[in-house]
Amino acid sequence: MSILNVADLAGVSVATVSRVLNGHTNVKPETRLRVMAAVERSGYRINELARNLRTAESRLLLTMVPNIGNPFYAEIVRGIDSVASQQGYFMLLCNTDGELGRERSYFDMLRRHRADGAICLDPTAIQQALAEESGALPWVACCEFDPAGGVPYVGIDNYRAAGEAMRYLLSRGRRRIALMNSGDGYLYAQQRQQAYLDTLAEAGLTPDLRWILNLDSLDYEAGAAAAVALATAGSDGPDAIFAVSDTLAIGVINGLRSVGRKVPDDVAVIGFDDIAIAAQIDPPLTTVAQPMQELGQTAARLLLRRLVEPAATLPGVLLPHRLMMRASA
Amino acid sequence: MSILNVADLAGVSVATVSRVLNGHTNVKPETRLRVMAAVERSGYRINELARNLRTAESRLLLTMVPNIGNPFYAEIVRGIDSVASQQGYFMLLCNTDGELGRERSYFDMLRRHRADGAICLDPTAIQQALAEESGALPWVACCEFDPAGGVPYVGIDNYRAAGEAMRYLLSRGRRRIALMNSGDGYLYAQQRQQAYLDTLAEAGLTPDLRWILNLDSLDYEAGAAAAVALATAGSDGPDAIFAVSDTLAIGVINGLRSVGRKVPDDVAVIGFDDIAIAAQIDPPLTTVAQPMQELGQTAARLLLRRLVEPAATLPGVLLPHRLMMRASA
DNA sequence: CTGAAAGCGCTAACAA
DNA sequence: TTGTTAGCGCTTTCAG
Repeated sequence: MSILNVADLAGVSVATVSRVLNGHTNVKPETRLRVMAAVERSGYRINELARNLRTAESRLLLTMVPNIGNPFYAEIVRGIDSVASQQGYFMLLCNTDGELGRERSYFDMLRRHRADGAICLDPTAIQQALAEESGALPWVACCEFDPAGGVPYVGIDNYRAAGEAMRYLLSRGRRRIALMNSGDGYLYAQQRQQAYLDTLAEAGLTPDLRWILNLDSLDYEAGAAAAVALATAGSDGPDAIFAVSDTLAIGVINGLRSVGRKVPDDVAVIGFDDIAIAAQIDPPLTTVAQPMQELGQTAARLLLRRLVEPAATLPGVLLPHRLMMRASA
Repeated sequence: MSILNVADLAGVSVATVSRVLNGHTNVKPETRLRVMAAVERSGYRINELARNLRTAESRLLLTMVPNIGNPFYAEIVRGIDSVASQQGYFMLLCNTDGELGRERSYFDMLRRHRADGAICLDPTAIQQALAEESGALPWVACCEFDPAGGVPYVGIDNYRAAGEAMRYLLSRGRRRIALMNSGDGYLYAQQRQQAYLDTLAEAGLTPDLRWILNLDSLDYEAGAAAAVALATAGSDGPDAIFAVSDTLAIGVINGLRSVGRKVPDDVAVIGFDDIAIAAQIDPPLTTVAQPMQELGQTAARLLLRRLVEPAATLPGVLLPHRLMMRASA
């Protein structure tokens, strides 16, 4: 059942069927009706494989994400999907899960025409892309990016946001502040750590090196375990913990509770992202909100624009964050 | 830069290049080397658009999900993605978000050859598929399914699982049990509600109709709001709440706390799914665990098998659930 | 073991 | 306004 059958059925040529199918206007209304009737009658469906080859586009957008199970990324993906589908594109989701090999050559999917463009949230992939000089490929960076890389990006000002979080903690009288960071493969991890260090220095404080933790996981469990270790080690524990992710922060609160520490009385906890669960737990999590959906939407719009005008130089855009003061700090 | 260029470069025909590219064995080693060198030298990448048309397969699996922002679905999607990618397939993610029109004709994507097969987690889509007699199409149902529909599926025994949850509540002395359900468009909602009703009846209890709630959202906020309403309405509130989703249950706990009710002392709360956060909150959530990753993996394997042998009649598979007794009930 | 050539189903010149 | 026709880049008989 191909376009040829429909053409025969309608008594026209394949070109005319194609025109009708694609909504071209230069078709006599009467002919259009006849074609549409033939399509209807035959139950014909266009073969997008053929169309894709002919038009040399897949109308697929590749999204590379470290872990779709993390609510932060899930929300961003929703944002991407909403604008993509609205523009007639579909989303190819690639969950790298930090597994080497899985993220190995996703950019090759662009070269192999499997996707028309890509949105990359994965730092490893970004580094690889930059290293490979995939700069000419149609992709944009989201959350993780290299401002100097020449690749369009959207994210937030991590340095400033983390500084605000830190100053908030200081303003509440906290002085013994620990940083619970993720692996430094992440740009945001580096920037937030720098802000942590600088803010402390500005306040005339010297950070205890044992309080700067680099976990290589954002899981609740990782945060909980680290918090237990932090709270039970040595004599004087920290009086505040700045976690670079809400998932970590929630784990931290759980861990502290398990060893009898009160939040925020004994230890204040501040998170990052403002995922939906943050407002639900006890105590409600004070955190730095990122506009997750908008991050995804903006990334998708940038990419789509790049596809339309490949020559245009797209801006790097920084979206506003917001300190959400709740009860945990 | 097409296969023809590579052929010229290697001094062979396109057929030979194709053979090498596809790992056919009937190529002289020496020739193979020459072709591989040419590929290397030219930076050639195969055009999958062309290959797809020729082989009449997209190697894409469509996944229809109500809301990827819900951790339950996100985990299942991870499961799907892990086996799909392992088998050389990629995942087209479609987030229906309950938006009509978005879920309208996803099955058409199969007919249009945009995907080779589909995994459907969305009840609306399933109903539509069944109604449309899409039975011949290569798709499988996951979590939501019609046992009599003739479509391969994987899920759990919702009736039995919900019954266990209810009996657990009863065994703890709870008698005034409310059901916080989602919209009845979901099979699981119907089955769990039936189990709720039956278990109560077996115990000689008559449910208070005002305690059977049908929310049309699984959001934390929806659960919180409903719990507040439940707890503050009338004189004698329920002494237990069975929520059909952990997200709802977590919202419930938050809502109860906001009006001064203690969990589990005043009101026991039991959830469903066992998403990662369930073990982290205070009190840790008692819930019915579903094997989320495995649900996704099984769905993907069923589908892949169906693609390989279209004629095979695949089984409906029910995976085991497990009651996770924690502190909330 | 290799090559010639047909053709997957569609779109878009170009011609009429 | 419509039709004819040449490919898009690949895989795969079929011959040699």
